Amino acid sequence: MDEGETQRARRRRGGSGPTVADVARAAGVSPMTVSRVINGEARVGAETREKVEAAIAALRYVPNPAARSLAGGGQARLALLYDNPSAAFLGELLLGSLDQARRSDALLLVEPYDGAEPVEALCRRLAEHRIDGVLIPAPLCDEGAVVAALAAAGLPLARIAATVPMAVGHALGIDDEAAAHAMTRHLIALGHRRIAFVGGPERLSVSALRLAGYARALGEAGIAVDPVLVAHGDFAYRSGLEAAERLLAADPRPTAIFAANDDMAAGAMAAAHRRWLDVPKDLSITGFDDTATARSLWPELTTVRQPAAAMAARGVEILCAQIAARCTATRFPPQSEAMAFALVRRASDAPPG
Amino acid sequence: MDEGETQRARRRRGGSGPTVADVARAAGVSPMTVSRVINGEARVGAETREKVEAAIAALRYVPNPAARSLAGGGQARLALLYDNPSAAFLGELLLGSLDQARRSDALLLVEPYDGAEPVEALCRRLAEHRIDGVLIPAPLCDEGAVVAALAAAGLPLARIAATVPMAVGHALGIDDEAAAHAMTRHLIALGHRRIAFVGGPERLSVSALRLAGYARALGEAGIAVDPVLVAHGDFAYRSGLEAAERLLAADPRPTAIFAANDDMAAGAMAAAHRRWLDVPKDLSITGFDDTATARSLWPELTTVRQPAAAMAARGVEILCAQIAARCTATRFPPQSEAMAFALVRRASDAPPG
DNA sequence: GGTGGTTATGATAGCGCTACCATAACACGA
DNA sequence: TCGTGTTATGGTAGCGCTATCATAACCACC
Repeated sequence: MDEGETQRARRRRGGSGPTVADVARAAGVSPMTVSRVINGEARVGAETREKVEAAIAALRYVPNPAARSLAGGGQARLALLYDNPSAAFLGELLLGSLDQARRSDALLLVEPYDGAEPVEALCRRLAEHRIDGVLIPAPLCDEGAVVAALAAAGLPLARIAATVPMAVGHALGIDDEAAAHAMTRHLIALGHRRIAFVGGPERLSVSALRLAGYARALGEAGIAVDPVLVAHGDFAYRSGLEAAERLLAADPRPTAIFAANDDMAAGAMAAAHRRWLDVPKDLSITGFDDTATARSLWPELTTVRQPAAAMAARGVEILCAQIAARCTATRFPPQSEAMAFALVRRASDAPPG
Repeated sequence: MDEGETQRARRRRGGSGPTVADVARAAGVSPMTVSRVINGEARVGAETREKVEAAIAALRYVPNPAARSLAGGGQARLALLYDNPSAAFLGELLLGSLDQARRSDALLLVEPYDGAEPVEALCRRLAEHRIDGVLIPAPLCDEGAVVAALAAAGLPLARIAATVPMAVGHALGIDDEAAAHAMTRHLIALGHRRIAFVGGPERLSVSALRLAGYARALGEAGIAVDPVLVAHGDFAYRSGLEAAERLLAADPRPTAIFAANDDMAAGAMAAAHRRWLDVPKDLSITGFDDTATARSLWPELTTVRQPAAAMAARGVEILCAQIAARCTATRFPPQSEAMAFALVRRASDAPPG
């Protein structure tokens, strides 16, 4: 009877597999108990839990996320805002956040936001989609006006790859100063003493941080920062090329160039090639960010990698927690979390010739 | 009474907004009618439809996708398989498929698949996730064994950016021959006659297609294909550099180099810079693919762009249609769809000398 | 032994939506 | 007048899961 009804119902809408009820029947318990096991709740006897788990495995049961979120009070709806970061960065972000969103049973909407649009319009759009949390990756996350407006709309925020501290939103990022320090130390460990640095625009805080890390490592090794060996670009290939031209004209020539991003490192590489310098034998070049450029260069670029996927995943996790907690009226203070960066060693660095 | 109950229910689980019932009450119709309006079904009187639409707008009602798919028989579950295409390509794919998945009310799971794993394990994984359709982007989609195994498992397939024809799965891609033809024609229109070509590995069908397009355009313009001006690389930066070194040694020198991908074009650019050739004044260089490299070069690279997002979106659309149709036992024949490519003109091309 | 507390499980009632059938209203030809 | 369609709407019953409360079983201690 029971069986018959289930069968009929299933046929009606092409149900896709076993349900809690099926598992419950197989394990000889109630659906509720199955639900508890699935959700890892404590209040289940060890023996019962085993039976249920066996039944789940035997039936290859997979919970239906739609039903789960319907019954469980609805999944969180998160928006991933994007301006126009590199597609690669966005891709990693997407990968990480998608994965965690599935785990946290959240819905991820991807919202383009071109800075030209007034922030109010964006807020309205988000409200219409019933967004209840926002992931803001760099560079958008460092724009005070946008962040402030979103926060004012009462949305929990996760700032991904943020570099400037703010009063609202959870900031996830690497410690740029430490990363630059690590890379410089690496070069020093290789035996370099004359290490040039190509920084970003001076007004940006990232630039300042990366420069500071460079300077600190030098200082720790008892090497004075030589102003002749510090140049500033604008993060574009061409500026890196031009800066490197100047740097390589110095006498004595630097034995290594550390550029504050990969594009400028690529420019530096071109400058080196122009002078028929062998990289890395005559000159080591390292970058920052590990963009696609890094691997498409020759020799492949040693650089610093941001864990974009991990940052996005953590952002989703935090937002979900915050959204869940909001129901119980708990407040989260804005917080900053430094994630582990990685020094990706490839083929563009070596001991000085 | 009715109101009271609704209120209580809503409080229980923190419901997130108006429901069909609310809209129905506001419009003075039944929930069923509201549902019909939402889904654009024909059988609704014009007047009724207007009332309902007004109510929807007034209440800012947004349907709950979870409930919708629960009631509607479950959303399609699609997997986006990825090997290790560039993160940028993956990002675009993700953007396009995510967007369409939302529209089609499908669930998108992103599944890594490193070729080392036996295909059977992959199939098992997909089965466990209840996947009922698969998006396979390049380069995986050209691997016969993988595609065949998936098809044998009864899964509808969309091959994204496919270049080799196959007996199963829907193939979405650009016409590589036509794209190479268009780029070559563009160079010819600029006034170039001595146009060199850096192709990919000869055994790949993409390489052959792109070379064919190049040759055809030349032929149409009454220019003979000079074997001295055709080189083959392996799609890596270094191979482009080396090929260009050889090409630029030719006498008379080519006035343009068309590389079959952006990385090789970047290599060619480096070779040109080594010889202090001004790009594009002394030498035009164009690429193919529009990867991140293209914009990080200097001068920025003129190249051909695949509409990755659009291909992915179309793939999702097709898969959903196919999955829906399968219920009614209709069969789809494998089909091939050529999407529009775009010639992205940037700064690396100009009329000759 | 009764009272109170804790713990493991079950029964019930929805979450918001749509499939399915029932109904009502009106048209048509016989 | 009756069937027999046709069209617009409503009622009912779930989709698969979980919140909530109820229950039963157990422990302890006076």
